[in-house]
Amino acid sequence: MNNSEVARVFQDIADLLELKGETLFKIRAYQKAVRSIEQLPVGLEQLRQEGKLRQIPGIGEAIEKKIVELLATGRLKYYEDLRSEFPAGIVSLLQVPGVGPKTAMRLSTELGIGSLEELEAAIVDGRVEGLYRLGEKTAENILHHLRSMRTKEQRLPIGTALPLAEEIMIALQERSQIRHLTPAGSLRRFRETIGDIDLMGTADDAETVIEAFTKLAQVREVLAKGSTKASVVTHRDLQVDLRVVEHDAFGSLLQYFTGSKQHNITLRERGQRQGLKLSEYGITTLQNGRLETYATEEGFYNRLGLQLIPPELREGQHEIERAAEHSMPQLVELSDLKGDLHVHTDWSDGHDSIEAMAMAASNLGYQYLAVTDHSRSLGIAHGLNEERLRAQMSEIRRLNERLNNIQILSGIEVDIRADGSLDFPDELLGELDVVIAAIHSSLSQRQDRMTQRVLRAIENPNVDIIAHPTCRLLGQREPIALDLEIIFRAAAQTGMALEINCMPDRLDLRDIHIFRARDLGVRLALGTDAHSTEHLKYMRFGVGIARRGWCEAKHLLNSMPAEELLASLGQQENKRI
DNA sequence: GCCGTTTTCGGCCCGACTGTTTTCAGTCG
Repeated sequence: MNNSEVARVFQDIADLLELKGETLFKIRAYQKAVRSIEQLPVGLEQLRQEGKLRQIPGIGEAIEKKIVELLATGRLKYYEDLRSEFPAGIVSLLQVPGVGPKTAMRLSTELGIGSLEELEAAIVDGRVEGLYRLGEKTAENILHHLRSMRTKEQRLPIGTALPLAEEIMIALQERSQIRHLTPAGSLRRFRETIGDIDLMGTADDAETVIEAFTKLAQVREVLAKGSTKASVVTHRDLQVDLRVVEHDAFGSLLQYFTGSKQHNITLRERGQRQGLKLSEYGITTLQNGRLETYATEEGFYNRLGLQLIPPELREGQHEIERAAEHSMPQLVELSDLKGDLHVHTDWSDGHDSIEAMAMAASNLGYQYLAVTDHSRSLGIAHGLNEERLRAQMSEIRRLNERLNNIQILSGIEVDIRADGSLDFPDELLGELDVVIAAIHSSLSQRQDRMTQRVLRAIENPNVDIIAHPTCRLLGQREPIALDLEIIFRAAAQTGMALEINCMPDRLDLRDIHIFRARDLGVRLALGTDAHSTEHLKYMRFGVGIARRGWCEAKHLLNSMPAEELLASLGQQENKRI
């Protein structure tokens, strides 16, 4: 059983315990375990073997035992017994916003409802209103949520949500006197997918700001509108919430709405031990009941004896301990990067010329750009054969003589074939500055074969970077079956760099894998995989995800100046010979 | 069920809204 399957079981257990009316604290314990397991950078099985399950936040004796049973047998007696106490399908009712455990139980026991379809029919028939504490309005509300669940898109990739949020923010700034406007929530934490957009700001006259917000061209429907906050739905079916607050309390409010939920809970537990009550309004000293407000998040964290924690790290794992020790990492910033290590040109399936790409990279302030077009196997991408690759290398030499502001590195994105061999002979690869190897075909191989395939590429001294290691496409294609722990250890040993692919629908490696790889000493490389000059801007997505993996500039090849980078790549080659 | 700058037992995050009620349960973020 993998981590997400185990998490799923505990989520079910938490839901069932809610239905059962168990004490809230027991339920929360399971919910906390679920969140922790979902964030884990390593497999539970490995942690079990190392005897480290209890080091996971929220995993104690009882849950550890259950994990061990699940890993060993794929089943859990406690779970099966619990499930048998309830009619099938009742848990599915909890998905509907507005339906909690009490309502779900009532629907099930009194009306025999066990599915969303039956629930809808029962509301339409008028059987739901009239149940204890359930009136007409509640029934209507549930029906509304039930129906919009079907049409509403799932979470949006950050590559779609962030530009949309920025568009709205710019429009709002043009049309109102809002200040300190900033995203909160998962967007600010830079999660790879976003449920809805939270925006926050301050203003002298909140009402006119709210008015302007609800009248923006992007707004399709106004869900709610008050004097300090409003919720709208955009034309892309995305919900956007705006809160306008007093400047004095902006810091604590932003902190509160940035989350994550688990981070805030852990923070408040800590506050409690210090005799402090934390809320979105500020910090209250319990002894005298005095409330202090905070205009900045830094002041808020400092009051708790903590360093400011970057939003990307606020997931309720170990960031608070680190902030208490004053050993927060100095996370990588876009401005630390000196070049892009993965781009395509019109020599293969890119849109723009080498020169156009180089000029665009120079305008971004880069010192170098690695041109890495596809190799011959990838016919669909017009991959280069040996002859055309040599012609491209000559072209790049000519351009480098002419261009002053940027150095173009000759490279290739060479295909890793089904058997792990590469698409070009070693001597040709040896002539290039940067060799990226990647899988593009035979994606359904079994795990051991796939892992051997990538290992073979990792052991090739001519390869510098493995691109998009898991080949996943967010919401479209599952990752290939790869034993990442083996891959990471091999990469750490050989000095092979792994890519953080910055394309918003790839983001591959993903956050928790970046965390693990970096922890094991694997070198990482940011590559936009740009197929046009516009795509070079995707770098910020990779930086955001790298920050979630606790990356500092020193962990990324791109932070090196060109000369150092080339020397370093050469050295690693020697290490593997 | 978890956990410890006070604890190995006795606590456990905080506030807001809604609708159904006559004082608050249920749900959400």
